[in-house]
Amino acid sequence: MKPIKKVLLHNAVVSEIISYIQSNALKEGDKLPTERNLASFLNVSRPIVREALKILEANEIIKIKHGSGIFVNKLDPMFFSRYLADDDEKALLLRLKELAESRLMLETFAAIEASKVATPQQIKELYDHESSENLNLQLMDENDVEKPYVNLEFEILITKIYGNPFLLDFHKKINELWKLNYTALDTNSFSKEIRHNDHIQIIMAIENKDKKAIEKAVSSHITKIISACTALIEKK
Amino acid sequence: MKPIKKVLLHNAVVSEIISYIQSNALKEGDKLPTERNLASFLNVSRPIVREALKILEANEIIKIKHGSGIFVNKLDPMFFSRYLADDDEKALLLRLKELAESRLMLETFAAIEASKVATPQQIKELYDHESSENLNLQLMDENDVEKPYVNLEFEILITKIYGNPFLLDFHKKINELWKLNYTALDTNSFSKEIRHNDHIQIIMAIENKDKKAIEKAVSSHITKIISACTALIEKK
DNA sequence: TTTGTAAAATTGGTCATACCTATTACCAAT
DNA sequence: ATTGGTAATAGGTATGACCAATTTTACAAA
Repeated sequence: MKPIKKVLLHNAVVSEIISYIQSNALKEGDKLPTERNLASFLNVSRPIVREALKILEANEIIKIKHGSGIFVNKLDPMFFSRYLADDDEKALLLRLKELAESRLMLETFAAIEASKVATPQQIKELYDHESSENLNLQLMDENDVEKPYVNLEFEILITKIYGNPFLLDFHKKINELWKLNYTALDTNSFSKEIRHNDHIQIIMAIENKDKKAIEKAVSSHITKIISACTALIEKK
Repeated sequence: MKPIKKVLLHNAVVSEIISYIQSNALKEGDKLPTERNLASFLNVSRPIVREALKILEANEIIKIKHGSGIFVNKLDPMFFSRYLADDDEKALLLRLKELAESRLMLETFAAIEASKVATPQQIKELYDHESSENLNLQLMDENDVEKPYVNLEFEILITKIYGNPFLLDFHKKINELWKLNYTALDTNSFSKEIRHNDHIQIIMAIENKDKKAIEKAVSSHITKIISACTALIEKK
């Protein structure tokens, strides 16, 4: 037996409206059907449509104007990319490489800035997180072996220490896309030991406030990933 | 006469729930009152509460579980500071500073990567664009003098040479926000001559594929802006 | 007493309808 | 042509009923 998919209606409506915008190529300022019409078209109640619209508005996809109508905002390509599931494999790999380069840029910068402001307590938290993560991995290894492991908590922690909310959002966006596209790579190319060691190197460099060492450590960590992507792309 | 403030109920409810979380110091996993109770406490209808909850869920502040309840997510305190700092001037300047740091990171990285792949033709286009821009500015000076000048075409050109579509989108996003928030700064602190000269320095560094020089040139250009923001913030 | 299971209470999900309020457009009066 | 009011449109809010998932309770069996 397979698990029964349970789709909440307001989420379904969100998807429907997004594909409506895409398939009709609506641009900034274009108007959507009225709440009542949407409810009628989609065969759901108006409160459900309104909940979906609130979600879309919170994601800055639309702008609701009382008495006037529902309007499409300037589209954020990064948001929509989440819904592009029809890419071929090569395109996915290219995208993953772009993301890896973005990670290289962001994580290097964040680590350097974090090293300038990090308190001893925060450094300790990085070490703690890494060792507990490593322990969990050791245990996981024995049970479910082939589960692809994607955990970007460590990198996020560093960006949080840096403390730029705008870039933290950006980092989360990258990670979200990363996890989605990661399945394109057959397997994690690196052992958990290498990964753990890389992280320790990065923490030490941050602790020493050594810009060169940070650049080297982050670069070494991510370059492996970029190379893996490149190699896979070449083979296609 | 001042415009009459019109607060939509669901937005008011969002604020109320956020301050409820804060004042009760709720942590990850803590439970909120039921929809019906929230509606009763706040004296609004249940659909309104649900709309507010959808907004909060879209912002990853809460997690709604059917049949179980409404739970507080693991939340970074940064969201709240951003959410509550609506439109006072100091918040704007902080935001601008965050953006400036983002620009520093991105434009440095893009310029370095661009220098690795740029063709002589592309370098020439950079020079051409800059000199024609400079010419336009000379002419503009005579007519509308005090129009705040915000043009980020030059920076975008470099990112285009780099060629990472994902980061190009990100760059456009930054510029868009930059233009929106720039009005918080009373005036452009730098003469057009300084700006032009900065750009020439950057192009030359790219032409020479000199990483150090690129870092220095971009940093010098943007550091002026960051300092200006910081200075203005201190004065508040 | 302990434990397994089924009923009941709790809680979020959805619907239908009625009415309020802001915008816009149109038309009449000046 | 401008002004000002009015009606049509479209989003905002309220109520109450019922559905569905989850948790709790109660009770019977071991």
